[in-house]
Amino acid sequence: MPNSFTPQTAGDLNYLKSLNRSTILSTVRRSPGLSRADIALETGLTKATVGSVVQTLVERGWLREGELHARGGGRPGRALYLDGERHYMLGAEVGVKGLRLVACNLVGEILASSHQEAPPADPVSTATRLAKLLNQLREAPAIAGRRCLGLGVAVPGPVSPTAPILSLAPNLGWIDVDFLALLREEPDLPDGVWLLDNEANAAAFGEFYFFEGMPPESLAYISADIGIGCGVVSGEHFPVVPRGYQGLVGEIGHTVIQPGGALCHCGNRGCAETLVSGWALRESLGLDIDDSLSASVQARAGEADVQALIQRAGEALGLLMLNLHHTLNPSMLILGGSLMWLKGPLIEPALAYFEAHQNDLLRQSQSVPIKIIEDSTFTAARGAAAQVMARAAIEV
Amino acid sequence: MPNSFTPQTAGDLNYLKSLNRSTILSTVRRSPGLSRADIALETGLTKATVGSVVQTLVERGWLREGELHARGGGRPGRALYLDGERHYMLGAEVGVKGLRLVACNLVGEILASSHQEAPPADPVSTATRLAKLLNQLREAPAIAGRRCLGLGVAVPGPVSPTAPILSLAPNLGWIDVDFLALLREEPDLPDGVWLLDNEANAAAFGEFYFFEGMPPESLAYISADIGIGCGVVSGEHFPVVPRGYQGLVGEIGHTVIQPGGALCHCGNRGCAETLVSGWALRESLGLDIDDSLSASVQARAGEADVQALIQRAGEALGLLMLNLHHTLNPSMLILGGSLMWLKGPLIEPALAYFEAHQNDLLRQSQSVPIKIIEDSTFTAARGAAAQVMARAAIEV
DNA sequence: AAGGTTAGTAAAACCTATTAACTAAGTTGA
DNA sequence: TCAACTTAGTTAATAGGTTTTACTAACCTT
Repeated sequence: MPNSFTPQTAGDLNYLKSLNRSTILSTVRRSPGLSRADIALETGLTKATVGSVVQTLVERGWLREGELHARGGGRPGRALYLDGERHYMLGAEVGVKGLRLVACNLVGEILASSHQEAPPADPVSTATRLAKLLNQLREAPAIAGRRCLGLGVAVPGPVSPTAPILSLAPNLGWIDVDFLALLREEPDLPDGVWLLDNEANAAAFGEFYFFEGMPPESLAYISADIGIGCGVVSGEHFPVVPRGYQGLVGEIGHTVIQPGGALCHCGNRGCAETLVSGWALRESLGLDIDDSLSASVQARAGEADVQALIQRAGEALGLLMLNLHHTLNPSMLILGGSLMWLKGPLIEPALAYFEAHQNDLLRQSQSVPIKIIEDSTFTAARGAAAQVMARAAIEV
Repeated sequence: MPNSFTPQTAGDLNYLKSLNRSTILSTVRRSPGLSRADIALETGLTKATVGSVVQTLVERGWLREGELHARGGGRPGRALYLDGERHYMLGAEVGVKGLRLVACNLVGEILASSHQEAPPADPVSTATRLAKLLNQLREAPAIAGRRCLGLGVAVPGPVSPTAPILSLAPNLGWIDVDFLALLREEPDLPDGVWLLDNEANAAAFGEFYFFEGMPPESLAYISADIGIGCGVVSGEHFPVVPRGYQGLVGEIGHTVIQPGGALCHCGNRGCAETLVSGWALRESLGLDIDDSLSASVQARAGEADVQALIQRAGEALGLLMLNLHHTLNPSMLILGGSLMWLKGPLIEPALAYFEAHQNDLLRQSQSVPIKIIEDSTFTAARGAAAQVMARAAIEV
C-alpha cells in the first residue's frame, strides 16, 4: 500500500525505534511546546528514551528547542516545537480549473505558492506544465537552504488503493493515469517521498494533520466543487485515510438522495451531485465551466428561481452532512471547495437543515463541530504536502 | 478505549513481543496450516523468532501442530493451526425479540448455544436472566475442561465509543445502560475479557475474524432486523471496527433516502428504516412486534399490495447498499438479520437494484462480492465472542 | 543560603530479535 | 542403496534498543 502506513507488524527493533520517533514527533505536532518530561508522561516512554530520541530529532532538524517554562518549583522544562526552518514539502493540486502549488514547512505554514487557472489538457502535457511550475516554485527565497522531503499530488478523482494511480477523473476525461510516472519523466524534480491522492482525501488529511489546537478524533472534509467528494481521517499518532476497495470512500456525490430524480452524468438518477455541485448548478443556470459560478449567482441574486435553486442545493448539502453522520460519524465536519464562495445563501440552508434534522440518536450526545473554509484554494495542495511529511516522519 | 485495541505507541519491548505473538496468531488464523517457515516468510520475522513464539503459543494452548506437508525436496514443514480444544469464549446477544448465547472455540466453531425468545424487560432483570442462561450454557459437556477467555455482549443500539455503555436502544426503551456493570453483580460468571458492542458491529467483526478462506480487506455487515444497522471491519492483523464520534458509524437506517417521505420513529422523515425494516413492514401490514413477519408475508404472498411493499423494501435495501458503497466502499457486503427470512421477494429486488445502478465509478473495477446469511440467529453472539478472542490474543 | 522539587543525562543492566551455524528430515538421482 | 541436495527448524552468541538507577542541572521557597 504505497499510499498509507499502518504500523501493524513488527519485524525488527528498528521498527520500534522508528515508531518511537514518530510517536514523539506526532505528540509535539499535536501539542507544541511540550517538554521532554511532558512527552515521557504522555507517551509512556521513559525520560531517558525521550531524551535520546529528541536529541536525534533536533540534530536532524525536525524539532527545535524553545523557551523554558517554569511550573511551580523545580527545574523548568525546555519547550519543544517542530522545526519550521530546515525542511519543506511540495504539494500540488491538479484541479479541474487549474493547477495549484504550495511549498510548506513542518508546521503547515505555506512558504510559497502559485496557481495557474487553466484547465488541464492531457496527462502528459499537464505533467510537463506542473513540473515547470514546481521548479519555478522551488526558486522561492523562502525555501532556500532547506531540504525537500518530497512531493504530494492531489487529483480530482478516486485513486486506486493498491497503487498510486488515478483511476477515473470524469471532469478531466482521464482514466487510469499513472501521473507520478509521467512526472518522473520531467527533469530536475526533487527526490524524496512522492505521493498521489484524491483531492478530498488530501484536504482532509491536511486539515487534520495541521489542525490548530488539539485535533478531533476523526474528521470528514466535504469538498463541494465541480463534483462533491469527501475525505475522512482518523488516528492519533498515525492518521489514516480509509480508501476502501476501489478508492471510493467518501464519494458521497453519487449517493442517491432522490430516487428517480434528475439524471446524473454517472448514469444514475437522483445522485446528490444532481442537486448540489458546481456541475449541476452551472447546468441549471446555463453557465459554462469557465464561468464564475459565484459571480453569476450574485448577479442574479434577485431572481426567485435562482434563490430557490441555491436554497435547494444548500438543503441537499445539509442532508448529505446528516447522512454522513449516520454512516461515518466523524468528530468534526469541515466544508470546503469552490462552492463555499456562494457563502450564506448556500451555507445557511445547509446548516439549518443539519440542525433541524438532528434525530434522537444525535440529539442526546454532544453536537458535532462544523468548520467552514471560505477560501480553500490551497487546502488540497497543502494536504498533499502534509501527507508527504507524515510519510517522511516515519523514516526520519 | 475499552472496546478496541490499536497498537499505535510503543513503550516497552513487551509490547513488541506481544505484537509479534498476535501477528503470528492472526497469520495462522487467516491461513490455517502454515508452517513456521511460511510464517517467517509472510511476516518478515526470522525463523528463530517465529520458532520461539510458536513454542510458547503451543504451550499455552493457542496453536497446535498438525500434519507434515512436503513441498518438493527438503524437510517438510509442520502445519500449524489454531487449537480448538483448550479455550472457549462466551458470546451473547440481547436482541429485541430475545436472548441468544453461544460458546465457541478459537476456530469460530459453536460448541454450545441457546436462545430464549422473549423480549428483554428492564436492564436489571435482563442481566439476571442472561446470567442464568450463561451459567447453564457453561455446563455443556463440549466446554468441559476448557479455559474461558471472557464474555462479549451484543446489544441493539449504539455503544459509546469511550466506554462500554449502551447509549440508546430505541426498541428496548433503554437509555445509557451500563449493562456489563449489571452483569458483574450476578454470581458465578467467569473472569476474563468482558466486552459490550453494538449488534451489527459484533456480527461484522465475527464474520471477518472467522472468515472461511482469506478474508477480504474490509467488510460491511448490514443487519436488517427490526431496525437497519451496519457494522464495518478492516485491518489485516488487528481488525478494527470504527465506531465514530458518538458510536453511530453504520447507523444507515437513519440515512434519509426519500426527503419528505414517511415519518420515522426517530423524528425525521424519509429515513431508510421507513422503507425497509421489521418495524416499518410490520407497521404497514398491521402486525404486532411478536408476530412472525415472514409467516405473515408468506400467508399473504398472493396480495398485490404486499408484493409491492416487499419489492419496494428490497429496492430500498439495494439503494442503501449502493450508497454504502459510495461512502464506505467495503471490499465485501454481507446481508443478515431476521429480514433475510423473507428470502427472494426481498433479496432479489435488492440485488437487482444494486446491479442495475452500478455507475461509471463502480463498473470499471471488480464488482463487490455479496454474501447473504439466511439464518443469522447466532451471528452477533458469535461475533461478540470473536471480539473477546481478539482482545485476549494480544494479552496471551 | 539551604532544602525541596522538577528536568534532563549517563552508564549499566536487561530484554528481545537477529545472525550464523547447526541439526533434522525429507527428496532426487546415479 | 546411498550420497548429494534441499528445505525446516533449533541453538548460542551477538546486536540493538529501552529501562533502571543514579546522577547532575536548574529553578523556587523559606
